[in-house]
Formats: sequence, structure tokens, C-alpha cells
Amino acid sequence: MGAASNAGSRLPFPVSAPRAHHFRQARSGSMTHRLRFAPSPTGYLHVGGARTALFNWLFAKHYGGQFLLRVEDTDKARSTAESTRAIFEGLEWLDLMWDEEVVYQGANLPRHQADARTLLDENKAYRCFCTQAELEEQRKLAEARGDAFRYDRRCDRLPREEVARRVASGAPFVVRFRMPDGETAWTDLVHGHIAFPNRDIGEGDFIILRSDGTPIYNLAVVSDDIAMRITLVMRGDDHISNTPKQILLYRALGAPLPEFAHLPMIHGMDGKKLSKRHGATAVGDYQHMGILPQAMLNFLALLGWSPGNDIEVMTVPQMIELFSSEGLSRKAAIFDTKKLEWMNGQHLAMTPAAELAPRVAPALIARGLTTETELESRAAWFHSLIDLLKVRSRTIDDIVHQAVPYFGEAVTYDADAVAKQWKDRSAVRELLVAVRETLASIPEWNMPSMEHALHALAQSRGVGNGKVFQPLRVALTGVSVSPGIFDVLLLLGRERSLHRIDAATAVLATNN
RNA sequence: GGCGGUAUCGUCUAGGGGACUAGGACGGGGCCCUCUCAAGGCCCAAACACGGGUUCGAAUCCCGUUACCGCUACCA
Repeated sequence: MGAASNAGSRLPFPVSAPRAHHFRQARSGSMTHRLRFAPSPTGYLHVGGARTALFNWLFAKHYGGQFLLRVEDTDKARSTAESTRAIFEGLEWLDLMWDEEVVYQGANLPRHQADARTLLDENKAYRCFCTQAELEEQRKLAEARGDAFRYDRRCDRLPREEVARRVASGAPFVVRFRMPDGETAWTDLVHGHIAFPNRDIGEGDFIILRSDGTPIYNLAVVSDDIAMRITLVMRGDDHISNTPKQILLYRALGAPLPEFAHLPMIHGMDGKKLSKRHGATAVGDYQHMGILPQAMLNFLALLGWSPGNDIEVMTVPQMIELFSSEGLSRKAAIFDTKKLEWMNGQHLAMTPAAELAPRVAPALIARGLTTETELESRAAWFHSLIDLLKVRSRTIDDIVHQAVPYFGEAVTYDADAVAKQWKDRSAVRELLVAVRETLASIPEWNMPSMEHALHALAQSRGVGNGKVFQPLRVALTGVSVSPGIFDVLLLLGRERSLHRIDAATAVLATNN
């Protein structure tokens, strides 16, 4: 439909009215939203993470508010500086920029400990001296009985003096949060009402502080989200079962509850969670494949969100305009690179050559085909080359590949093209000599002159245009696929075109 | 095992009780355009997981089953 043709301009449709279900409506009003993307730096920026970041960012842009970035580097064993940098680079490439200073969770250790201390002081948490070995034993026992393991609170029953004695003696302990009775529920922006009976939350009184004094994920997250005044926690739905624990922590800490939105996961083509096995899963992989960031964003946005009205190809401003938390889906999506490539082709076609040039040029230069100065001196020519190639490409790499014949003096003849189009070598040679003569004699090197001359030539020989154009195409480019023959002639220019035809006839003169 | 979540063409999805002969897109097949390749246009194949309800009427609401996914750590 009209999506592609309209994508570059204004929105060709009215934005549909909000749906009736109030739980799908984002909180509105004068308050300003604060959202965050909180990756742990244990690898590259994954497409799933990128999509989570995108939705957080879109929400902030559409509804108004801040998009923040927090690096969850509390897992010292797995966190690395390289990963942190890779995440920044991925986000920067996608242009998903954050509004405030990056927060490093590891730097907030004192506050995390203070929050645990508060909970301890208010008797909402207690010290547990059980060792991991003991706990493991209890788990095994529970499993043998066919029961779900739940911590039996034995340390919560320790007399005050005993706890004091053990602490004084330096016995290691963790801090456990005391799970209250009842039920914990919330209204999820994508799932609606979700409730957990408290007795089913995890293994009972969960640990919030390790024996080395560092916080467990759920405490660190809640402490930081409170400190950052986050109003909407939007993250993968693998966190649904963490949410009741976190809600309990907010309440215990006396902090206002944010809203929650749990996004569906992204799976590989086999329906399983995306992993290395599925090939490229890092956004950097796609950057290097020649995918445009706006196409990546567009594709990712459609995985788990739909603007309705059969709209698919959108610019970033259009995505912001159309974004709505009501269009979020609950179903896990499969990452299909075929559609990503198509999407990229759409974006390539609608992106001006001037904007594409800085992405194409480095690859051309790296291949030794040209230099920066040459490209700069022939900017208009370079742009028209890109315009001709972008519509027949799905990635930047495709453009680069197809651009090869337009640089340098010599052409490399593709064996298949030669075999097919230059089958009768002497006849083709004779034809090309005639073509050369015709082109050499046209008054001006422009489209109408060339068209007129070459059509006349074909007609006089009683053959179809293709019979002339295809052998010529091979002579000019070395391949049998290219933009229209007159565009090629124009791109190459009179001198180089004629030279290449001469070179081809010379080659054809030799037997093989 | 327990708890939670999800279920529409192969894939992304529209759908919110009657407008459904279930729409669009990718991919696949065909045709048109045409100097090749793209792009574009047209056409075809292709889905409501299953079983019960509720209702005059269910893809849509309820229950169950099944399947898949997630969580079930002193990981995040």
C-alpha cells in the first residue's frame, strides 16, 4: 500500500483513538515520566536489549519525560569495561541517547547497604546464618518430598542474644527480607492485572544482601529506581516474577510505586531464546552488515508493537508520533532477518544520497577503490551513483559491491556474464565496434542523444535493444546487472565509456 | 515439580461480541512493466492450538486441556 511511498513525508492517516481498556493507558497528566534502560555489561548490546531501550526511549519522547541509562555492573565477575563501551556504542549508533548522566549501579553500594540496614532496623528483614551448603541440603530434601522449596525461617526464630552473639563472633550472614502474608498485585501496562499470592513468590524470605555485604539484584534495582525517581519500569517479561519482590521492597522502604510494563521477549527462528547459535544478535553485527540505524529501529519497533492502520515503514519522528503503550503486544516475537533486510532496503531507498554518502565512502576507500579527495571533488557524481544503486540494494554493503565497476580504469569481467552475453565473440566484437562508432559520434553526451543513437542502431540491425545493451553492459561494467544502460554511460562519462568499449573489443579480438 | 506469562498464515502483525469470505507486510509462487537487476503494480497459496461453556451471534468473553516461554541462585 501507500506506506512506503508516504513514509518519507507526513502521516497519511489520523492516529487512532485510544482503546477503552484503562489499564493499557499510560499514566498521563502533568507529571513527567522517567524511564530507564538498565543493561548489565556482560556482553554486547543485544537486539532484545536494544528493543527494550527503544521502547523506553519512544515512551519518553512520545509522552514527554526523561530516558535514563543505568549500567548494572554489580556482578563484578561478569561485568567488563568493554561491554559497557559496547553498550554505549550500540545506543549511540541507534541514536537512543539518554537525558542524564549515566548511573553506575556499583557506585551506589553505600545506599544499597543503607537500605538493607533500614529494613533490618525496622524489623522488615533479618539476618540469616545458614550456609549455602545447608540451604542446598534443604532444597534437596524438599525436592525429594516433591515440594517446592521455601526457606523455613529458622534464622528468624533465633533469639536476639544469639543473633548478637553470632554477629559479634564474626559469623557470616546474609540479610533476608521477611515476606508478609497476602497477595501482591499490580496493573501491568502491557499485561493488565497480574497477581501473585505471596507464598508463591520465589523461595520465601528472599535474600537482599549477600554475606559479603553486597546487594542482590532486586534490592539494588529498587534502591536505584527509587533514587532515580523512575515512574515507569519497562523491561523484558522475564522480570515478571521479580516484580512482586520489588513491589514488596518499595512498600517496605516507604517509596511510591512506579508503573510496570513487561515487554515480550525476542526469540530466534527456532522459537528459542535468542543466542549466539542464531548468528548475529548484537546490534553491532547489523551495523557492520550495512544496516541503517533507522531501519534497525523501525524493524525492532515492529517486534512487539504495532501502530495499527497497516503502517510499517516509518521514520524515527513518525515512530515517536505514533508510539502508544496500547499498541504493545504480549507475545514473544521471532527475529526474522529477511524482513529486516527488506526494511533496510525501504529505508535505503528513501534516504537522500547525501546522507548515505558518509556511510558508503569509508567502505569504498577501505577497498582501495577511491580516495576521500576524489569523492569530495566529485560529490554530485558520487551522489547520483548512490541514488542509482540504493534502490537496488538491501544493505550498504550491496551499494558498495555494486559501485565497484564505476571506479578505476579497468573492468573485471565476470565469467558468467561473459559466457552468457559474449557467447559469439566475433559477432559481439563487431557489434561493439559499431556501438563505439555510434556513441563516439553523438553530438552531446546526454541521455536523449545516447538513447536516440543506440535505439537507431538496434533498429538498423534488426535486433531488440537487449541484444545491444547486454553485451555493452558487460563491456562497460564487466557484469550483466547494473542500472539502466544510459545511466551507466552517463556515470562513466564519454571518455571512460569509450575506453572500456575499446578494451572489450581488444579482449574479444583474442581467442579466449 | 511449583509459580507466572503467552497462543491469528512459515515469520511480524490487524482484530477489543455482528462490519470476517479473518485484513496488511516479509518470505514463496505467478503475471505486468522492461535493456539486465532492483523498485513499482496486479494476482495466488497460506492462520484464529484443542475442547467445553456464555450469547440470537465468539478470533474476540469465561473455564479446562495442550504447547511454548520465563522465573524458581548469596546471577542480572
